[in-house]
Amino acid sequence: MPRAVAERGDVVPVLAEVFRSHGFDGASLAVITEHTGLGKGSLYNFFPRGKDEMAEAVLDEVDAWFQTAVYLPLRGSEPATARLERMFDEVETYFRSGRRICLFGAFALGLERDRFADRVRAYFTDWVDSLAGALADTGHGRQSRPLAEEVVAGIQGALVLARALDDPDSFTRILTRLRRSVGDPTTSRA
Amino acid sequence: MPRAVAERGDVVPVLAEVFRSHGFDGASLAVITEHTGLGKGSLYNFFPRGKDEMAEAVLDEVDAWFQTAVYLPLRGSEPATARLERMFDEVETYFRSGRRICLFGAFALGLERDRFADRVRAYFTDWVDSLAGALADTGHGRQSRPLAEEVVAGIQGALVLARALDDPDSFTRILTRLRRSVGDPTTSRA
DNA sequence: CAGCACTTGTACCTATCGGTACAGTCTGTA
DNA sequence: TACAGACTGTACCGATAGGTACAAGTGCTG
Repeated sequence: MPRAVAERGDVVPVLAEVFRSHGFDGASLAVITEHTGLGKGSLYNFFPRGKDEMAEAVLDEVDAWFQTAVYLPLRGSEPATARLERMFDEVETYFRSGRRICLFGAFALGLERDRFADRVRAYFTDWVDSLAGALADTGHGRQSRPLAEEVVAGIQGALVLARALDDPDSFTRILTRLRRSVGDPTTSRA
Repeated sequence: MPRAVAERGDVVPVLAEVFRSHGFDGASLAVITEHTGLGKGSLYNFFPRGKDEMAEAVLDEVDAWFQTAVYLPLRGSEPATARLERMFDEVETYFRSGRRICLFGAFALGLERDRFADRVRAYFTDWVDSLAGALADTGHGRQSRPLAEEVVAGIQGALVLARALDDPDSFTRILTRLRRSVGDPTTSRA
C-alpha cells in the first residue's frame, strides 16, 4: 500500500474545515475520507477513538491558536489599547471577515456541547477572562467583566448574523462598533 | 387503531423543543416519535415531506410568533422607547433568560442553513429592519441600522455564550447592557 | 347502518452510519 | 538485507437512518 504524505498534524486543519462546513454529525467518515484523502485505516490509525478524538484534536488546535494569538497577548505588557486593537485584528482575520464559522460557537449551540462541554466552556471563559483583564487596564473598572462578556457575545453573534444574512460585511460593521465601545471608558455606563 | 388526541398544530411546538434539544440531524424519527407520541404513520400523514416539512413548520411558527410579539410592536405607534423595552422584555421571556436556544441562530451556524436559507435570512432581516426603524424614532439617525445589527447580534451571541458557559445569568447581564446601549442616542458614536 | 375520508401502527425497504479486522505495503534501523 | 513497526486499503459488521406501503381501525356524514 502506498504511504500517504500526510502526518497527523497536517490532517487536523483539514478536519477543522470539514467540521465547519458539514457540522459534527454531518461530517461522516465518507466525507472526511474524501476531503483528507485518508481511508478509514489511516484515520483510525491517527485517531483510534474515532470522530470524537478527531473533533477533540480540532478543538484543541483552535484553542491553542487562540491562546497564543489572542489570549496571551491580551494579558501581555503592551499598552492596553494596543492589546485590544490586536485582538480585534486577529479575530477579524481568523474568521475571514465573517466568512468563517467559530467551531466552539457552533458546538455550543448544537448538541455537541454536551460531548465537548469542558473544552467549549474553557475556550469562552479564557476569552472573557483575558479580555476583562485588558479592559480593566484601560480603566473600565467594575464594568470590565460584563463589557468583556458583551464583546465576546457580540463577536459570536456577528458570526451568526453574517452567516444568516449571507453578508460578511455585517460582521465587519459590528466588529467596528465593538472596537469603539471598548475604546472610551467614559461611554461604558455603570 | 385508536385516534390520537393531537392535531397537527399541537405537534409543532413539541417538534420545536425536539429540534432545540437534539438539533435537526439529531432529531431522528425515533426520537420524534418518542416525544410526540405519534408513530411514523401519523407523522407522515401530517408532514408528507418528512423532516424537512416538520422543520419548516417549526420555523414558520417561531417566525410568526416573532412577527406578532416583536416585529409588529416594534413598528407600532407607541413611544419608541416603550417599543424597545417591550422587545427586550419579550426576548428575555421567550428565550427563558438564556435557557432556551434560538432555532434560527442554531440553523444559521449549522449546515441546516443551506436547506432553510430563505427562512433564516428573512427572520433576521425582519428583526434588524423593524428594530432599526424604532431606533431611528428615538433619534439614533444614521446609526440606527448598524446599531440594530449590533443589538440583534448581541442577543444571538448572548445565547451562544450562556449555553457555552452553562450560565443563563450571562444572557440576562448582556441583555441589560444592550438595553442601555439603545437608551441614550448621545452615546451612540458616529 | 353504510360508506368514506382520515388516522394510525407495523412491517419492510435501501442507504449509510461509525467502527473493526486484517492482510498487505512501506520505511527506518541495524 | 532482514526485521519490526508504522501505515493503509478493503471487506465487513450490526445498528440505525429516513422513507414507503398498507391493512386495520375510527368517527363523521348521509
